[in-house]
Amino acid sequence: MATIKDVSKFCGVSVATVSRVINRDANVRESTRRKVLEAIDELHYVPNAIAKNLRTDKTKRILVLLAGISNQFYSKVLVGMERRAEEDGYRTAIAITHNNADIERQCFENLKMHFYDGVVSLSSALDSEYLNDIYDHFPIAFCSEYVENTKIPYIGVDNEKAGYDATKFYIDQGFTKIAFIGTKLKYGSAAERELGYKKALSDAEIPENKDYIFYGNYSFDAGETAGRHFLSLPKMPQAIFSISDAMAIGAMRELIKNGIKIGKEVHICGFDNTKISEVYMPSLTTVSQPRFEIGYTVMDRLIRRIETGGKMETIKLTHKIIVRES
Amino acid sequence: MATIKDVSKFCGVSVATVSRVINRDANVRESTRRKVLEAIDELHYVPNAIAKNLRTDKTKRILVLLAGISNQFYSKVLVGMERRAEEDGYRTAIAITHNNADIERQCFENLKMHFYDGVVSLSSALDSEYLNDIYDHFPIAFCSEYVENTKIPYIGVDNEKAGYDATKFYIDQGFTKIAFIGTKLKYGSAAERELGYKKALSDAEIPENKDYIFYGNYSFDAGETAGRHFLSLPKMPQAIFSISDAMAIGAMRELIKNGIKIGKEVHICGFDNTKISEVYMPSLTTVSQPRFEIGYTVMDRLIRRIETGGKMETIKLTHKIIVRES
DNA sequence: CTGTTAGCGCCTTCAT
DNA sequence: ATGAAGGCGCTAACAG
Repeated sequence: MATIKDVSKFCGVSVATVSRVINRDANVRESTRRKVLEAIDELHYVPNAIAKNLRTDKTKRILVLLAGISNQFYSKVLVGMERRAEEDGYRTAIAITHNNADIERQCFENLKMHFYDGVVSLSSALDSEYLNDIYDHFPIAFCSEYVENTKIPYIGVDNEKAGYDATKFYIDQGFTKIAFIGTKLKYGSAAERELGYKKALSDAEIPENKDYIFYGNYSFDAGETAGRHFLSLPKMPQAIFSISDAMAIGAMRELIKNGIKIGKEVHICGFDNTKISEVYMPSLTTVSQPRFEIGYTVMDRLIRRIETGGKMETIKLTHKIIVRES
Repeated sequence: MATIKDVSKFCGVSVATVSRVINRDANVRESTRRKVLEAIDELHYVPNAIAKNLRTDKTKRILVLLAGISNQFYSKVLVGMERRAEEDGYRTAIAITHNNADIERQCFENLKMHFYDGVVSLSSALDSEYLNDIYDHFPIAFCSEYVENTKIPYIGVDNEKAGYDATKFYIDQGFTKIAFIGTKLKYGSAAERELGYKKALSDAEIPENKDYIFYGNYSFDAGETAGRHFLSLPKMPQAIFSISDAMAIGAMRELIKNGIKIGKEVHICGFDNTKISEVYMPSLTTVSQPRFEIGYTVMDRLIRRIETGGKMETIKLTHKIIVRES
């Protein structure tokens, strides 16, 4: 591997000069600049970024934490992040955490070790104490998921309001038997959506019915189980609000199998507006988040903090309900 | 930020000793080891990985290139890669290339700049000359997709055989009107699957029919267009083999909408065994690749090359057809 | 068992 | 416009 020294020797200038042409410093005579460029080409020289990072203590890299890659939802959020990152010459890398605390911690340790300039997390298996400590010293932000009791800013939708709106959507159609599919987590986006669901019911003076609440793990399979549960009830719900498209579709499939007419006998609303919600038959009504904007915004705030140390704050963007066949 | 020097001063030992305890060198007295550990804790010291990398010229990081995140197929391949990487203390990071040559090139430049020890690409927008040049000097491998005229090893299934088998599967059922949905690319996995399709037909002495071949871009929407195309034909195909589940499902949806009975009047086979192929109604027959094994194997070979400079070779793993309702 | 020292490759004053 | 030299934080001989 050729180094800056090799280049400098090759064309008889100092390493400082080579460094100048690499970094586009104006103070280089055109003729020597050309000479250096030729040498670089000749020797196939590529600057060693690690060395540069060490010297400048900057990597221009942001690590994005994703629980898993199979969640369709992330794709456009990422595009938003990349677009913003690019504007200031940053590059993003993604780490898959599988929602595993150890892996997440390793990623944050990578940040501490100066491997990245900042991290955006869409995954949250870590405790608030650990995270708060990091936040004091490093640029980090949460996106569309967050951890309770944390001062770390979060960019996403107002999940409680989204849950409220989805439920209200069915209440306004005159339904009173409205079911909910969520998770048993006590905090986070799922819990907030549940809060919204309950608030909408209570605002409409509809009593909560334990039988109409089912907890799963976001997956299609959990949705199927939910579907079976609702089928077993003496009175089926008229409408179901699920905090994920996958669970909504799982439930829907189970109901269809049992002869229930979706969109007539039972209405279903999912969450995230994933591709499958659009192409499934019947297509799924769902809550849509402004994915690109979420990604762009979180990256914008993060980069600002990196570059100018600016303060960050939680921002809640607006969702909307996409009404489809279900 | 505390450095190794701070720690060494703090507890009155040399930086070498601190380095030893960090790197678990046995030659440290237990008492001093403990003293150093305490100092590290006290000072919140985290070793600067960049400095270490510069010194050792190793990062223990592998970059994985993905065209996009929304392809369900990648998920398990990644798990396989991670499992193998972990065995030797490597970590993976993912870059989304959007099949954009510029972005891909940047990723390989990152490799040249010593940001990573190696790269595995599942995306292939670059020309063979550029790639061959890199391959001579750096550890890189292709996985489930590849570039023509390249000496870079590839780990995946035998796509031609897979195409052959899927087609033969329908021929064996007595069908002669078998359609194909592919891409217009002249090389790569899609082209090989097409080759297999054609070979199976010719082996069975079934003449090719241009009307039964449709080219799309892997997407659900392209599948819908394909479906419309087949519907417009005087004689509908009896079976359809698509090189992606998404296109298969798009076509299927269009046919169902027009009253065609899938699995009776028309049979459809996709590719990749994605989750949606399993949960769609009707469920989709598809070609399944050994995803975990593909990921594990490619990472295994890559790490071997990194660590011992061993030679790498193309490996073709075996697929299978998952028969479902369609 | 521990300390000293010489770089890894680069950028950045400070001279000239 | 260019060069010399110091140092970023760490590891790895080499001494002792």
